[in-house]
Amino acid sequence: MGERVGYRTRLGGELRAADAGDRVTLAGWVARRRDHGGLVFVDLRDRGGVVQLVFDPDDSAAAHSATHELRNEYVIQVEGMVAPRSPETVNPKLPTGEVEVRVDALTLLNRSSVLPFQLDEEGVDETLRLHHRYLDLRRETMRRNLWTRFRLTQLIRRHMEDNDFWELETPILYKSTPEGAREFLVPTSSRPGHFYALPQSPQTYKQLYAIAGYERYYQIARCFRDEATRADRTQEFTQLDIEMAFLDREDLFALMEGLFARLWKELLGAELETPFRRITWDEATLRYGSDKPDLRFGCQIADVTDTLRETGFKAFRGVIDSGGVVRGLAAPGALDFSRKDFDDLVAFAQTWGGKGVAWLQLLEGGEIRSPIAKFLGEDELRAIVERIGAAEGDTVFLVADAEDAAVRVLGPLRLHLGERLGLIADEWRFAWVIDFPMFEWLPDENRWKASHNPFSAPAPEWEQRFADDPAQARAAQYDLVLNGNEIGGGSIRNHRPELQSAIFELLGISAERQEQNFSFLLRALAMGAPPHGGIAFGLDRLSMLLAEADSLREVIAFPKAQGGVDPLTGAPTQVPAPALAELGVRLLAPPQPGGQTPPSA
RNA sequence: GGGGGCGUAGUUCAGCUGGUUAGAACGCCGGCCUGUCACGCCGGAGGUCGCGGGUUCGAGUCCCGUCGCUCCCGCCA
Repeated sequence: MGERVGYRTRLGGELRAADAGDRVTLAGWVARRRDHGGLVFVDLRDRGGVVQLVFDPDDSAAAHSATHELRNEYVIQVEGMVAPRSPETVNPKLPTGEVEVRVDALTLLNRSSVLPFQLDEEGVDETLRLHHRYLDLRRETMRRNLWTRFRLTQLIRRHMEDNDFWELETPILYKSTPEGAREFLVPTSSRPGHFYALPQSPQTYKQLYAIAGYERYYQIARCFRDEATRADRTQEFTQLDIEMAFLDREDLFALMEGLFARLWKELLGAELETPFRRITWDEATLRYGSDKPDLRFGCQIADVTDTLRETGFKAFRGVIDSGGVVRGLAAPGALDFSRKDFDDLVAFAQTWGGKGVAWLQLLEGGEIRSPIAKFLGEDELRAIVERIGAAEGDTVFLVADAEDAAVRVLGPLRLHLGERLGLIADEWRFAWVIDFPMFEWLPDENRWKASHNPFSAPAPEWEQRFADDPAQARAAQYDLVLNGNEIGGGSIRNHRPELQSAIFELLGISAERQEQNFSFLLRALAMGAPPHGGIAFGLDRLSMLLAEADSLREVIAFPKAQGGVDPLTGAPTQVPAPALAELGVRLLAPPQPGGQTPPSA
C-alpha cells in the first residue's frame, strides 16, 4: 500500500506478512483492549480493517502504562515495528492475523464517551443506529456495504468511459410538471410564488443532451420523489441515467448486457450468460403474475378457463360466465401441507385481494386429492392438471377471479410458495421485459395515462395506429429485472414533434398545457432531434442486491427513515416565519407536531 | 389514507393463566493477570417496564387512548 500524508503513514488493517520488519506509524480507533497486566493487546481499527497492537513493557514502559487509560473508540496514534507472529499465535480469522505491531510510542488523539450501542453487535435498533450513524458506519458490515457501492460506481464509470460515454450533469432545480409521482417543491426568494421542483429523473434534460448531439450521455444522478418510503424505496435515490442518440433497442440491450456482465464478473466473480432472456409483458403477467418476474424457479401460472367453460362447479362457472378467468400453478413439495397451511395460504391470498384459493394434489400413482374434486368431473380435473403441467407429487393452486385480480393474487402467491417450499435457486437471473402496454386506462379519472412515461415511443408497428386502440398499443419500453426486482427501465423516445404531440393529446394534455409544460421539449424535437432513447438503473437497489442487504438503508450512508425524516439531523424542520415571508409562502395551518424524538443520549 | 408487528437496564432480550424485592448476556466502573484475539478471574453500579388513563386488593402482564419505530397495501408517469 502506498504512503499516505498525515498522521498515519499506513493503514494498519492492510498490513500483511510481507510488511514484517517495517517500522510504521498508524492511527485509528481502539476496537478492543485486552489487558493481561503485563502484556496489553489493543485491536486498532482503521478503514483498512483491524490489526493487533502489542504493548510490552520491555519495548516501552511509558506506552505500556498509558494503555490503562484506553477505552473503546478512543482515537490513538502509535509507532512501532511490524512483527511476524509466532505460529501458535497466528489468528487465521483476521486478514492481518499473521502479523502484529509491537508499539513503542502511543499518542492519545481523542477520547470517546461510552457508546450508545456496541459496534460488534448485530440487530441493534435501526433508529438508534441512524441517530448515531457516524458510529454505525464504523461497523464492518456498513464499511463493506459502502465499499461495494463505491466499487459499483467506480466500475460503472470505467465501463461507460470505455464505451465512449460522457458523464454530464443536469440541474437539480427542475421545472415542476405535475404528472406522476408527487414532487418536492422548492420556493425561491427571487420569484415569490414561483417554484422549482426536484427532479424525479433527469428525463427531459437527458433527452436534450441527445438532441444537442451528445450522442452518449450518462450520469450518476440523484433523484427525488415525495412519496411514502419502503424497504426498497426512498424519497431520495440515485440512478445510473443513460441516454443515447442514433440507437435502437438492440444496441442498448447489447451495451447494457456488457455492463452487467462486467460488473458481476469484477464484483462477484460471476459469469453472466448473455444475451439476457427476453420476456414480453403479456407473458410475464400471465406466467408469473408480475411485470418483474422472478425466474429463479418454475411454478409458472397457466390459464385453465377454457377447460372449465361448461363446468358444473358454481364457484368457477360464475366467475367464468361473468368474464373472469381461472388460473393456477403447480408447486412441488406441498403434499404434506396441513389444513392450517392451506388456511394460511388462503389468508395470504386474501391480503392481496383474493377471494380464495382452491387446491388439488396429484398423489403418487396419479390419484387426485382435492376438497373440490366432488364438484368437478374427472375429465375436468385431468384437463386442469395437464394444462398446468402438474407432475405427480405436485399441488395445484387455483384462483378464480377477474383477470387483473387473479394476476394480483397469483403473482405474490407464486413467490410465497417459492420461498415457503425452498424452490428459489441461488443464482442471478436477468431478463428484459419488453412490449409493455403503452397506456393504462384510469376509470376513476376517465382518461388514459402513460404506463411508463409520456416520452416513450410506440413500438414501431404501433406508430401509425396507437390512437386507434390505446388499450392494445405497445410501447418501445423495456425493464431490466433481476431475481424479481426491477433494476432499471427505459424506452426509445419520440423524436418527432408530431408524434409527441399526438401522444400528449391522447393523454388528455391540452395544447395549452403542452405549451406550458413541455414547449421547450417540443421546440427541441422540431429542430433536428435525432432518434434517441435510454435507460436508468436504480443504483441503491443494485448496491443492495450486490451487498445482499435487505434494505436500501443498509447501502446508503445517511438515509432517511420512514416519513422522510433524517434521524441524524432531525430534518425536515420548521423554519422561522421571516424565511417563509421572503419566499412568499404562508402556512395554511400551524406545523404538525410529531416528527422524530431523538432517543435520550 | 388503510392494515400488521414492535416498544422492559447503555445494548440485545427473558419475564407463564395478573401476585410479593423485574432477571440474563454483553457493555460500563473498580481490582488481579506476560500471548490474548468474543481473553480470563473477583467485585460493583445501573430500571419512570415509551407516555397517559382505566379495570383490580394487586398491572411489565388485561382494556382504552396516545407517541415513536418498522413492514405491507394504496401511491411510486
